[in-house]
Amino acid sequence: MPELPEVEVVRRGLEDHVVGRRIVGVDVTGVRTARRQPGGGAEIEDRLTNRTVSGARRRGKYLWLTLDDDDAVGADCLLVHLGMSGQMLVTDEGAPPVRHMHARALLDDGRELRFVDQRTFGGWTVVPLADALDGTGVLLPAPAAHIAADPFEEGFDPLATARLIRRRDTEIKRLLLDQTVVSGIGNIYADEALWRSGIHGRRRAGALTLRSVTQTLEHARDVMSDALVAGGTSFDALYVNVNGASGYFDRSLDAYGRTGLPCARCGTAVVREDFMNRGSHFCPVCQPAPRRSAVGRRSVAR
DNA sequence: AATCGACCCTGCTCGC
DNA sequence: TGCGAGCAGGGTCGAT
Repeated sequence: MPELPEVEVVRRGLEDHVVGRRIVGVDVTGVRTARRQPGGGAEIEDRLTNRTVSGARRRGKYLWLTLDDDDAVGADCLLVHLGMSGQMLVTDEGAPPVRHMHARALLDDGRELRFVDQRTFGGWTVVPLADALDGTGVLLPAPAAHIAADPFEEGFDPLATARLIRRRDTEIKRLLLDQTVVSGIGNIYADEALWRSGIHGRRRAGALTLRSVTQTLEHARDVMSDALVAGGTSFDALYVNVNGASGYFDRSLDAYGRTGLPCARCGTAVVREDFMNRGSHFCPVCQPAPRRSAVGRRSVAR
């Protein structure tokens, strides 16, 4: 479920409610949640217990908590990826257990940080911090060191990223979703950025102008920024809830999920097409398909 | 080396 | 009402 704006909402919630707290107990029950940890859930429990959360950081869709003021290369952090359905919830002491809860950390103020994840694509790992491979000088959890800067970062350069994209030999949408090219963009905001740009996601990157690719990246940044503004308003003081994402920004979407509905620019029905085991939503008039591209099923009704 | 499809999960909605 | 098909905002991995 979460793309960059949703993850940022979660990060802010953690910053407000978890940073500064000491972890007094940890219980990791989800095997899949801990699948990236060589020692499994037990290792996560060991390495988190009695640590103090010193910061809540994010790059793209990757989220991590720094521990014990050790914000340096080699220091442990708790890397969290929400996957498709992960939630980081902060509950009061004694809150009832919920379905799909796979991990929780008891905090020294009596509250509980919970990881709830229906589809179990998300996970927790305790890993060392490392230098980002892109040379930005940013510290990242080692397994995420290969991730590119996201469009909200100071060091993000739309023009340089566009140049990189144009050198690649594949479809533009694939590259927008490639976290090593630009991070944070998922299926929704890729579709939205392409709609704003008037570009079909299956156009080959090399066939696009530098200007149009640069603008697409700027559109991606803008649409995620709009979503973040909307998401901030629905943020509850106590609960760090990713689910809010579906409720607030839906109304502002121009392409994603609008199969069969009129394009806001020209009125043509938005089309959904299979793409990378998912769906792409686009206006067939504003975003003309590349030639020889009759691959993939189309549907007008949802 | 780069590209691309298959795969990993659970649950909900929709049409028959 | 029951049931299967289709769909869901993530990343990783192996084959080519």
